[in-house]
Amino acid sequence: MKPTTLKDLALKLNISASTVSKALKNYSDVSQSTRTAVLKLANKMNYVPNSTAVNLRTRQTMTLGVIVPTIVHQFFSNVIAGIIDEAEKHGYCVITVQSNEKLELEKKQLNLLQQKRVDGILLSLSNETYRFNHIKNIVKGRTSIVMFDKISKTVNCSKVVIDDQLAAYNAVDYLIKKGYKRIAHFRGALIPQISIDRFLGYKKALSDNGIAYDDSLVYICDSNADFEDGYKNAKKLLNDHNDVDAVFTITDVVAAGLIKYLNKKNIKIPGDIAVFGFSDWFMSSVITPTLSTVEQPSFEMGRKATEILISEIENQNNNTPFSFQNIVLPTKLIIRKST
Amino acid sequence: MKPTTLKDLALKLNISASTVSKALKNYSDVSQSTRTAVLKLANKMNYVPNSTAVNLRTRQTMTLGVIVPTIVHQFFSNVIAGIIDEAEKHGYCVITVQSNEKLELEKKQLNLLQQKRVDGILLSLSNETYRFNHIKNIVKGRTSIVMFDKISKTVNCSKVVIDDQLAAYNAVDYLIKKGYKRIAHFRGALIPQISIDRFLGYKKALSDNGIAYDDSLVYICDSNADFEDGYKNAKKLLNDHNDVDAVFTITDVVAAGLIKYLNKKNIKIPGDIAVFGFSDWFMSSVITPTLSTVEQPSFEMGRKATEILISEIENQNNNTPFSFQNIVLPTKLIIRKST
DNA sequence: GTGACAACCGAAATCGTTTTCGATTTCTTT
DNA sequence: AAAGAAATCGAAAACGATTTCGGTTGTCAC
Repeated sequence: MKPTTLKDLALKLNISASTVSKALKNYSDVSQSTRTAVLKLANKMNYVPNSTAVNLRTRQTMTLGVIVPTIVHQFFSNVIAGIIDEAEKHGYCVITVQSNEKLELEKKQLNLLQQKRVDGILLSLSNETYRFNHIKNIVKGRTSIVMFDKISKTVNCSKVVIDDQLAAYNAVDYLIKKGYKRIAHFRGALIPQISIDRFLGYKKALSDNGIAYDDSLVYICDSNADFEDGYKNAKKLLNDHNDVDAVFTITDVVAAGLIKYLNKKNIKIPGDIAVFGFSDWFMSSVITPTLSTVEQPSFEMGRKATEILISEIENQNNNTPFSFQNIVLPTKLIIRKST
Repeated sequence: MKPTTLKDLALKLNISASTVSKALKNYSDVSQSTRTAVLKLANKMNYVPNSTAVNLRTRQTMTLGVIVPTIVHQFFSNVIAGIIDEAEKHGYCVITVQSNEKLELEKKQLNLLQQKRVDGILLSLSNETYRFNHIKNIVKGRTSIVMFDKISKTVNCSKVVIDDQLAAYNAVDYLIKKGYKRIAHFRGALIPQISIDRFLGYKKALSDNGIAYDDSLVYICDSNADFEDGYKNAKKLLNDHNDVDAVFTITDVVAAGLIKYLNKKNIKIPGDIAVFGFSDWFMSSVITPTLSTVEQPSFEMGRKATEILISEIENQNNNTPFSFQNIVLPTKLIIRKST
């Protein structure tokens, strides 16, 4: 039992498929009587237009593709929610794929979305991505791309980000002003811009406050900046140094691992060591001690990126000229018990 | 600059589009020389097959649709990750939409997925869904559906769930065996089966242990079972009763709200009141006190549901008969400091 | 009765593939 | 050399919609 087609309706009504189509789409050149007849039968036979045919004919799919490093992640799942929310408002669907932080998979997924003829792509880079030809090729084609969070400055497209360097600077500056002097940093992987920027913000805050930078205080989260990274680096840190009085981490879940270890070792937070996170994950408000962190507008980031993407798609359809946007969303410090 | 098509390749090579197609798909009736020529040119001209055309022709989209009540939710985002993971292994894409716990939106989304001609649908019901014709209609059509977590027993399709009643029973039974006697329940909304089942498990555990059921101890989380629900019901609970020594909540985030309030009021957990959650959200292992809860295999639930869905799709394509499956995934209690 | 005009409808091309089926050429074999 | 087999190819019909463009009515004015 196959789905009803235009032709099925046309046959039953003894009219042509063209007329049925026009009746359904409110064309002016079909009489009221046949229009109602069509509508009635379409409803009765549960007619659902076949998007694959429409897509082929109209060269539009009304769907957007999203590539994120990983979906099981508070930040990205919030971004995705923002994306889907905004997309639906404009009648677009969303296909979500993940790169698992792998460059090769990112390429493959990009190619897949191209095959699917999505009308636009939202992209946050993998940790491994340090060359961008696969992305530039998409831009050269007809497909709009908007990058968010983990972006590359060298790709010519719209971007939505926060000022990672500034946010990190503010966090570390706050720690210093609070009197902490020996501040470690659990940083992210080496390639991603956000991870570099947060590191640079850390470094600049030190230098602006006359504190010497000591690279033995910087630990890399070489997995995916997860709980284990925080836990393991905490162990190393305590092994290497006994004078550290604060740690600034690349993201909250790393801070959680750190806190877990400190609590286990009965090290007082913030008495012995203060902790400052990043991103304001939900758990940060319920962990003990509650975690000071940087509020990062994840949902809004997804929403805004989608808004821009859709406007670019529609401008392109209308041959309206437009220029790429570079949006920097505001962040703010959330001070809790851990500092 | 439009994307390259088969015809473009054919024209340049002075052969027919059919042959190009066959060359690319390793048909046996094309010579080695033309095959390599085609491959080379396709690569050079960056040929990417147009899925919309392929979909129309083959009557398959190689994409699955997912409907969940909400994406920003630890449980569902994990399920979705499991779905995407398994789907990709079989070459399927995933379109995710949300119902926002609304019946009308659920219907609309189902219709949309039908338009998109997804090959199959994974569905978890909204809180409002108490009639199922919109789903039964899909089943009547050609589209396979697998339901998970929030299911309806009356729809004839495969399902993947946990035994909510048993899991709740075990949790409450554990509390009672630990010596708690006056146990409250923060339950979910009235309609969803999982919420009913967890409530019934709670009730049965009481009765099996000779404890009278008192419906003034049951509080409903009438928003979406979130942090606020837990916080507000905690306030009510302490107002209404002064002899409650334990609370079993529908889900961890509700427990978190409860714990927040109890901590604020300096009520000892578990000394004065013990708390038992459900689902093992990440924060439950870092909240103070750490939260006892029920481990629920979210990722695996998504993975398994997808595995079944895809096998049904493929069986249907081959006209292989198959029967609906009813999978019940195991759960287990995780005992932490809150009990 | 003729011309103009509106109102309504359908034929046909098109979107880019897939796949069947026949046609042509080349190769074996006796 | 003739016949049969094998190797290669292309024409054409789908898939289900959209949209242009022309055709057929019918009405009205003169």
